[in-house]
Amino acid sequence: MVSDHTHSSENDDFPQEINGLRMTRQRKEVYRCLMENRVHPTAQDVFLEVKDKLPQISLATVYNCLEALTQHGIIRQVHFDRESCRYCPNLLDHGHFHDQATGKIHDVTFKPGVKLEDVLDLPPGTVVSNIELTLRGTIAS
Amino acid sequence: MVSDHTHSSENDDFPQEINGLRMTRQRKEVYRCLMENRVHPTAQDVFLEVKDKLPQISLATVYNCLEALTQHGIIRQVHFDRESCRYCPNLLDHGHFHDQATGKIHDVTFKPGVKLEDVLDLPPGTVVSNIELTLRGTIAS
DNA sequence: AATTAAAATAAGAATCATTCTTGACTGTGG
DNA sequence: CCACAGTCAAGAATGATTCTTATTTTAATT
Repeated sequence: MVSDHTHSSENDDFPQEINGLRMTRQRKEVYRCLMENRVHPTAQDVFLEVKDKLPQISLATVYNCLEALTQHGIIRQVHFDRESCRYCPNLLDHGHFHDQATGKIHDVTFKPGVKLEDVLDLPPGTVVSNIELTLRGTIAS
Repeated sequence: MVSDHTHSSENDDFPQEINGLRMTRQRKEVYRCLMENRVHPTAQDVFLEVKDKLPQISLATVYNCLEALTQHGIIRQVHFDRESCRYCPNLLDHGHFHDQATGKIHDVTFKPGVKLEDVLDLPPGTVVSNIELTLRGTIAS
């Protein structure tokens, strides 16, 4: 019962535009995938999931969407070594913990009141525009 | 064709073995490159520099050496997004700041007494085996 | 509704860092 | 001397990502 795709009538929870980026069908589905699952998927993961809704979508388009969303500050990339990029819709200051036992990635926040830059020895005048913090390990039961 | 392993006479500041890894000519030169320059070079960078000393060396061998040194805890990889891996012989706890104006990468240490895990909200039982902290920005003059 | 220009897309080719494969070489020990 | 294990050089293969091109969609306008 998935109906016509010509008009925007089908359950449009999304605005037409976010941060100046026009939200096309493809971009909406890609963004929805990130928001609903929160599993830090790779482009490939997103591609496979979004294909259920948009069977003709191409991997390149998924990359384009992810890039566009990233450029407009709607999502962020997450990197673990040189593995495939992962994507995260959580825009708050946080890092990522990769549980090597389960393979899952968890958001890691700072303790209240802590600003990462406050605990670092940065040369005077340093202006930090971007921080990426990644941890690996396990969680003892 | 690859010449002497046999005569250890040429300025051998290096032990024959580090952390159980036999230090061949190639591995010595790769390691020396990292230790002497401290510029966080990529494999390609190392390759170009080491070729002066060992004209026969191949890029694959440089990768092999860097991998072997990394596996034996002698050096560490440094990642910026999905750019080429960089390598760092500084084994102390530290992060890396990429100055976007100069392109240079600087080691960043924590303020005295600060342990990164102390400022993070980690689930109980979390055992962190590896941390990577990367910053980007500029240094105002 | 038709027209048009700009933006977005699909498909597949190209790129580039890295890894893999293969055959040759080195050093060691029997 | 001979076989073995480790290392190496060279180039092929891989895989994530980007690029290219032609097509389609969109928004604005008539």
